[in-house]
This record gives sequence, structure tokens and C-alpha cells, in this order.
Amino acid sequence: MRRDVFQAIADPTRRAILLLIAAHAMTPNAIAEHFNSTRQAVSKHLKILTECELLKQKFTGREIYYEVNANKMKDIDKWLAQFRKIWETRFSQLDGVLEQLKKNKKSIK
Amino acid sequence: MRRDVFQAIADPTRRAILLLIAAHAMTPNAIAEHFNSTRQAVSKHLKILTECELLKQKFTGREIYYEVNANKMKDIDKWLAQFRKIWETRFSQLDGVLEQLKKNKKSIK
DNA sequence: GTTTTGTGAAACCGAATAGTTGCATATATA
DNA sequence: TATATATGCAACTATTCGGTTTCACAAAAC
Repeated sequence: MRRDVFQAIADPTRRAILLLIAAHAMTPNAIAEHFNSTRQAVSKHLKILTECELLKQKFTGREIYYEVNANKMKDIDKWLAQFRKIWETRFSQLDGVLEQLKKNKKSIK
Repeated sequence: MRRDVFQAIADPTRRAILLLIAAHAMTPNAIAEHFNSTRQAVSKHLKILTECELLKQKFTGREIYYEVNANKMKDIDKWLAQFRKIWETRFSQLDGVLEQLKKNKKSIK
């Protein structure tokens, strides 16, 4: 069973859950009230999100509060950063080319 | 058929394809050489990535160069930004609380 | 003009996914 | 103690997914 952040956020319901509890932790029942599917279906999503560490559980009596693990969310940003890095260097190279063209143009004049 | 960026990047092969061609556009055959699966399997991934606009096609003769659509990649970042916004306001509120505590401490002295 | 090459599309298959219903368990509450 | 509540887990199902094999077609190359 693959269980990484990217697979976890692929499902729209799970993305909605993350946004819902981003501001403050909530219990499964409270979360489920916001969706049309059954509590068990939401519970499954919570399990998946917890297994990939996007959510953390806080046990208080028989209630479980789920909260977003901001640190794990950074994994997605780290992946995006790879592209930013590649594109920045590419554009800086492009800048160099443009600079060179400018110089050549001047020398032609 | 659901076809959004999040579903697209859920697959590790597709993420690898994006990284592979981030630096420079490539043809399906060239891309497929980097993976163990068949060219057709890679072709399917390219189709999915193209349908959700993460890739753009450039036709030159019978060859098709696939390149990453940097603009669409921002969609992922936009989603992440929602959380940053929520957390920033939360932390700024926390800062306020800490500031208040500091003041109280001083007045106690 | 025939052959090779680059590509996409269809048909099929096993595995994974998201949902449901039903059940088990532990903690509150009366 | 008996009951209600909060939750997770197992079994089942329809659908989707990722892969393969086979085919079709157009552009180069010979």
C-alpha cells in the first residue's frame, strides 16, 4: 500500500479535510458533518492522511482531535522547489544570453 | 474521468517525468528510455499530464516534444498558499498573545 | 514505392481506491 | 449498572488506475 503525501492529496475530499481543519483541530464526527459521505468514509480518509503523517492525532478521553502537521505539508513545497531551482538557473542563463546579445548589438553599432 | 493536477502528480512515474523534462523538452521515446515500463505506458502518463495541462506539446514533423507548463505548476503552489495564509494569521495571533503575556509580566514586576 | 521510425489509441487484466453496511470497543452519562 | 456516544476496523462492491499487447497512421529514410 503506497502511502505518500502526493497520493494522499490526490483525493478532493482529503484536500477539503485538510483545509477544514487547518485552522483548528477537529474530531472525526465534526469533520464528517461537513461532507455528504458517511462517517466511516471520512474515517478512512483520516486514516490515510494520518498514515502519511499529514495529520496528527490528539487523544482526549474518547475523542480524537485531528490536526494538520504543517511540517509534513512542506514535503510538497520541497518537491515544487526542485522546479523553481531548475527554472531559475535556466532563466539566469537566458539572462546571460540576452546580455551577450545586447553587447554584440552595441559592438555592431 | 477526473483529471486535475493533484491526481496527476499522485503517480511517482509522472512526478519523475515532470522532473526529467523540467530542464528541457523531450520526445516520448527519449522519455521512455529513462523508465522500465513500455513506451505505451509512458505515453499514457504523458496523455494524463497533458490533459491536466501540466505538459504542453510542441509538434515538429512526426516528433512531439513535451515540456512542462510552469504556469500550471503554480496551481499546486496556490493550494499550499491557502495553508500558509491560515497559519500566518494564526501565528500572528499567537504573537499577539505572547506580546500581551510579556506586558503582563512587566506590570507584575 | 517500400521500409523504418515515432507516435497515439483500443482492448484487456490485475491491483488499488473510495464508498457502503455492519460490528467491536472504549468512554461518558443516566 | 445500563445506555448512549465516539471511534476504528473488517467485509464487500463498483470504479478507477497502471500496465501490457496489439494495432493504426503519418512522417522520414532508403
